[in-house]
Amino acid sequence: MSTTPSQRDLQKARTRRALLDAGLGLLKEQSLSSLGLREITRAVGISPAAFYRHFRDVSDLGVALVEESLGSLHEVIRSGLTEHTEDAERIDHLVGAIAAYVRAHPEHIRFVASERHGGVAAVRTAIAAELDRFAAEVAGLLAEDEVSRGWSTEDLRMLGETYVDNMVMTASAFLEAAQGDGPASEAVAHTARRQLHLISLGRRHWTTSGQTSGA
Amino acid sequence: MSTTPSQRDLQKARTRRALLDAGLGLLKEQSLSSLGLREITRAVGISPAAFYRHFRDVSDLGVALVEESLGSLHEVIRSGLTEHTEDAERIDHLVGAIAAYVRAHPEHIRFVASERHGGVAAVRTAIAAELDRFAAEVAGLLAEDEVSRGWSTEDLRMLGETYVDNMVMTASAFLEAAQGDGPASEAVAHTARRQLHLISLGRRHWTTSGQTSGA
DNA sequence: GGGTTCAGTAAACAGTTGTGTGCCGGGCGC
DNA sequence: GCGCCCGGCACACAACTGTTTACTGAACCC
Repeated sequence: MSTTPSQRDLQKARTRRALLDAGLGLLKEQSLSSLGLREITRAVGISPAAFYRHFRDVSDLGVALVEESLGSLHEVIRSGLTEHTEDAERIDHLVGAIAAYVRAHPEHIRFVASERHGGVAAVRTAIAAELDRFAAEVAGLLAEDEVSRGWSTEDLRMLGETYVDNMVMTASAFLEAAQGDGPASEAVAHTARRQLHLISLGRRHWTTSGQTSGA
Repeated sequence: MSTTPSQRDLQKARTRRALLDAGLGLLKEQSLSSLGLREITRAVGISPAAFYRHFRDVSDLGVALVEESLGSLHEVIRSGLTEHTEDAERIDHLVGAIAAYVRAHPEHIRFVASERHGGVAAVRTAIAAELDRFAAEVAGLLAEDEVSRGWSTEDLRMLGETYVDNMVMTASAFLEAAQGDGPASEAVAHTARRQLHLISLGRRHWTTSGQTSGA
């Protein structure tokens, strides 16, 4: 199947990585729509024209960063939700996992948080699609709990979105804590746990019939 | 007290408005950190140098936009929470109020959503401060419900933050709906109502003693 | 070993940017 | 009515931007 990595492809992949890393690094202090192509190549140490060998655009590089940033998170969440079934344990584990992920990949999280509603349409779309997948995945996992018996897929979907939104906000709050703004890391974790607990309580008392009036 | 508006101050205020409006308009398609000073003055029809008579920076203009965007929202929320006390009614009213606000001031909402985690530190800080005030305000209003009897101020605060986060997400979802991306407006409203109901249910069954382990 | 492929180069292109200077001219206070 | 105030202007500055062009040279395939 997969033939030799071919030393030339290897070098290409290496500078591609360098471009991605440099871009991500520069995004600590600005947003994607103001990130310059020359700025990136300068940081890497290659000529501006060489950029086009790897990406068509800066926003193209941005889209590539989305996958990279969110890809490895799926497994984290999956394990966070399946390893425990008891509420309190599960919440502790999940919040801890998010904190660990933020600590391990702060720039990726910052990138997603900034560009989720940022100025580059293609990137916004890519992030929205990825978060949608997360919501569906979470909904699927939560559907297996006994508590979810009889829930409509629509309600499960709503629950998944609530979880995902909450997780993104929490991750972003951890980030701010890590860099000194806002409340400290433990305070963020404390709040996040209580918020998840609140949702979890609501879930347990959810009645499956329609609760609110129609559109 | 307030002396005459002094026709000259009046003209100054008028071009200041024009600058703010032009800036806000241009932010539909990009983010603040890439918004150029010349771009703004060009849209208004004045010379670049004239910009400095009103703002020191583009980010200075951004900070001014924050107040403007979020200032008028306080009253909306206050009335949305106080006019009804019954859960379902209150939720309907609140979601409706958010939808109306987004329809009335779409650019302002887009601005806040983009720049909340955007690249300009001063603006980020200003938005965070304003949203903090919202959370405190919501917490204060919810404290008056019978359901909140015995809640610690810390828990109330957490509840307020949950509400505010949810409202921001909802507003942003309405915005995407209005411009064709994502689900339609009624679907957003439907999801938002169910999410608020979920939180409301959790609130009703919240037990005042510590639920989760320490930090 | 010879020809081809291709990541990276250097240079030039026409625009753009933020900021500083000096100056005008109409509303203002006296 | 005179003189100051001050919002706005024109112009110049150096620095920067994205993109194209023709090129080099090393790894590649046969």
